[in-house]
Amino acid sequence: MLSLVEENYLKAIYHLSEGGKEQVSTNAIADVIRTKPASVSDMIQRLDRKGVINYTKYQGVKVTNEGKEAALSVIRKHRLWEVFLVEHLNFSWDEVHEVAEQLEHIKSPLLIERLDKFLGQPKVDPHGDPIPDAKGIFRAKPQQPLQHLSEGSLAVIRAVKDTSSAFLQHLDKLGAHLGTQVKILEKVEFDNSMQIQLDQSPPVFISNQVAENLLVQEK
Amino acid sequence: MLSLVEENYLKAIYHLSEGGKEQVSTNAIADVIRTKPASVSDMIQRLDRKGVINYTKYQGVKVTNEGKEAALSVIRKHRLWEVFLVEHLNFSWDEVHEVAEQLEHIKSPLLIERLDKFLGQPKVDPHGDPIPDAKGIFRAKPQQPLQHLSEGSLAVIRAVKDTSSAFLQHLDKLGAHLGTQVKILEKVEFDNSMQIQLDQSPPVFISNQVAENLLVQEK
DNA sequence: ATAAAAATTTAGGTCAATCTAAAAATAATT
DNA sequence: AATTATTTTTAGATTGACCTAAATTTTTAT
Repeated sequence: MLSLVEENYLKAIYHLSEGGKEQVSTNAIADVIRTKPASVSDMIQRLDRKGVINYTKYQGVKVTNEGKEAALSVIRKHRLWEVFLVEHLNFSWDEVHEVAEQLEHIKSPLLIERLDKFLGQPKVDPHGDPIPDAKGIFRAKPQQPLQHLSEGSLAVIRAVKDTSSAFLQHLDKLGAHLGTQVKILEKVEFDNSMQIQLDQSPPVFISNQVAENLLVQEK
Repeated sequence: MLSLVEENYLKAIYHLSEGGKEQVSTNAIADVIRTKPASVSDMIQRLDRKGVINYTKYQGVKVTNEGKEAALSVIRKHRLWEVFLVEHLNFSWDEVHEVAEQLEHIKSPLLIERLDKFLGQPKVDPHGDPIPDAKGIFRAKPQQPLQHLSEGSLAVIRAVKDTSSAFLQHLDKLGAHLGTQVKILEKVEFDNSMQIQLDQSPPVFISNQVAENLLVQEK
């Protein structure tokens, strides 16, 4: 049984290792958890003892199968609650994160099973991230940062990488939502910004940062 | 800002003082919280420093106005979540307590405001307990233990005092729910049990304990 | 290949929340 | 009223989750 804090560490480690990297470093963890490397050092030794990660001194950590299962269970809960907040309590996609961070730690298998059913077993959360099923299985849709596409490409927004309020509110202003169609009209070499068209709206410029954080599926 | 544990102590103290008693004793708190009196002694000194209770050594504690507000906010959340679980996630009234004990500590005024609206601003929870509004105001319906009524009385079940699964499941078997009409057919002096009729069902005997925990409104 | 820089770990400390054992205060009983 | 019993508090320890400062290891750069 993991404590709330341990769950947060494990989730962070899992997310850091999602990017393909096998070994996750102490500093990287300290960064996401917003804590000191010394504290992380402490904690990863505890998580190692609990069997959810493998830790070798100075070499970073790797999530075990047991750890992956636990991490996915927390992620599943987080994303299901986000769906609930947006679809039933009228939250906007930039308001859900902090609350879901709390709700994800509620321990009740029955609750999650029932919530899942109530929501109609959704497959993605309001940011387009896939929701693992009860067994931790999920299918990641083929998607890439808008930045990677070339001039003239046509794509559909499927997810966002950054889920900060600032970014999401900016997208709202632009009219960029999940399912919105994007056409790349022009790529500016100078600063990697680009001019795009969202659905039938007039063309707009977006910065490199925005394009990096918009995950799209090419048509 | 109170910690989860502090909230639980405060809630317990508030509930203990609801029964009219001004001063709540260390042992009584230890009993409900299932902790040792020494730990309670520690904690009530902390809660006193935080201003939510007034503590005088060896004399017990009393909830302050500020404390009452905080306690009612937790109770409001607990009861709103119970309504949600029963009305939308198909929980039965004997399954909600433990989950609501966790959900009541989620901190998000927006969440509670929206949940309240979603649920249609309910006035009572699945056990008949009144739900305080955002300002902590609630109206307790006039009700008394069934045990207090005399032979021949007619009443309606409005709430339950005990909310343990064991008790609630027993009530389910008897067919006793909120809103069920009760007629007292006979009171047995020997053991304080009684024979009652629930709605149009055949008469049944109930023990003194059951009658003490059924809160009714006389007709 | 060595020195400097960066990352990581250890040592030692703090705070919240608990505990046990012992001391002190209050209440009950003869 | 004095003694006994009960309740409450204090003292001292423990565990989880953090911190700072110092030591160690690894990496990078000269």
